Amino acid sequence: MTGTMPSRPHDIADDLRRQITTGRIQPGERLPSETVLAERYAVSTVTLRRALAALQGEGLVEKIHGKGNFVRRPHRKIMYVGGWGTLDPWTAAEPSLRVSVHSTTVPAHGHLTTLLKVPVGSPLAEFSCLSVEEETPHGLAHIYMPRDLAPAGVLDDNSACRQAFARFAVLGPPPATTRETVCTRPPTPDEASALRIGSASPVLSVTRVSTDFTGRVVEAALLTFPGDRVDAVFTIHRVIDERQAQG
Amino acid sequence: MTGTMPSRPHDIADDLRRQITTGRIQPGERLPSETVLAERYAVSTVTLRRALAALQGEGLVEKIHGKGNFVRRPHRKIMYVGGWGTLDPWTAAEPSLRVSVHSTTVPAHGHLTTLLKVPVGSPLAEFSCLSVEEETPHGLAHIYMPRDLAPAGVLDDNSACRQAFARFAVLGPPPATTRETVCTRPPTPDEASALRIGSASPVLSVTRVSTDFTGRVVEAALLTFPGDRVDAVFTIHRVIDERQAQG
DNA sequence: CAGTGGTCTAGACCACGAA
DNA sequence: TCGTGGTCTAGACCACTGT
Repeated sequence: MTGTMPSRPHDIADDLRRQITTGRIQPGERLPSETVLAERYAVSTVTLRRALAALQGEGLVEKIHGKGNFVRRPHRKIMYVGGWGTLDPWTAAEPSLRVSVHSTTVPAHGHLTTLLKVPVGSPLAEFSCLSVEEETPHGLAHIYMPRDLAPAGVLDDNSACRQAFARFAVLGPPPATTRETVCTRPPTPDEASALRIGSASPVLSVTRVSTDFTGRVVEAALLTFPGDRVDAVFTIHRVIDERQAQG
Repeated sequence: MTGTMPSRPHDIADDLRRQITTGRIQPGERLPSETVLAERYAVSTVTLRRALAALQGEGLVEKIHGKGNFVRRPHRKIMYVGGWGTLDPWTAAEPSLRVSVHSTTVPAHGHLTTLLKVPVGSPLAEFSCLSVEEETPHGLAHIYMPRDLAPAGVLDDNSACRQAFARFAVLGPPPATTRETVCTRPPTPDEASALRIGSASPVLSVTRVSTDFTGRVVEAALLTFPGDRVDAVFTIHRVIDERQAQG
């Protein structure tokens, strides 16, 4: 033991953080196993795991069950653009992202009946999307719409069609109103593992509900992003005309 | 042991959460010590502490070292409504909130010059607002506008005038575009102390920039909310007219 | 199957708060 | 001083991944 010998999680995290930020350990590289690291730092696995959890919270480390801990590529922030009316506007604006889509039909239940204003059990088309940028997950989407509004072909297993759909599709006639509610909260366990973030790292959650001119809800989208990877931007343009000038 | 016997942290948290939300344990009340609870649930203290940490993350439990774990008073979420064009739309919608405003003049520097598109050192009117709901801080705002656009009287020490301004003022002519950027991040030390939250609880940060029809930035607002206390909602209404129907 | 991370236990010790 | 929460250890066992 020639160098320093940190003992608490904070010190261990500091040591590993330095090795990562100085390039001593390269992005994408796998860290030694937790057992080995615990021995090296002369701590228990629990203590070492606390250090790794801290680094994961900072977005420096990505944990993959059964494979190892990996140094994450530093990422720039990506914009979620509100009001686009596409399934996942963030993807349309970022061609480097890849999206995998899985579609099924589910009966409406619980919160969904409220969001879509449909009775319990009515059939909904569900699209589960995971967008990935250079191997690291970037966004998670669960999109629901009344089954009869889902475009034909999208529900088939034509992946190319679904890809195009997920990126650019506008849902029939443009929605009359789009309401987007943004909050921050801890991820669910499923979200944490899908996005490979810690359960303490907050996510940015966007609930988007689109309504047509008759007041019918045509789409509800539940979008989840790692808080440190996306900003959401909403723009309102006021039109110049007589009515507004007088009102 | 007549009832259920949860074993994992999640189940224990569920059980305690139920007891809290049903009023079985009252707000302000102290929970049994961690040792006692660990025995009661037949788990180790580490496991029990994970359950309590989860409840703390939900804002249901407050831990005080050396004293115990206490049930916290839950607070409802308040909406931030995007695109209103007032100084603090969340307040306009919530009459129970009180706002304190402090106004000064500062020279533009750093990030502000970029946001407002003004040269370094040009005079800006700054409004620092803290909104409070029933003794607990609810939102923090730093609002900047070019000095010559600030309404007369607002910069004086007329607090009633500032109150009205902060709640309802529309800044001269309505802005042509309002762009709001939302992100989540840990609070700065100042924010954490002003909002009385932990440095680990993320905040919802809204940066609102309003531009008039000439392209001049008329206002930049930096808004900060405790993540567990506010949602932000943005609505877009599409106008029916020939141009949109054809496009 | 072997190797990895994920979870849990029992017990030790330290740090804080109130009597 | 005592009871509380805060941290850590050593070891066991489970769950996931790739061979």
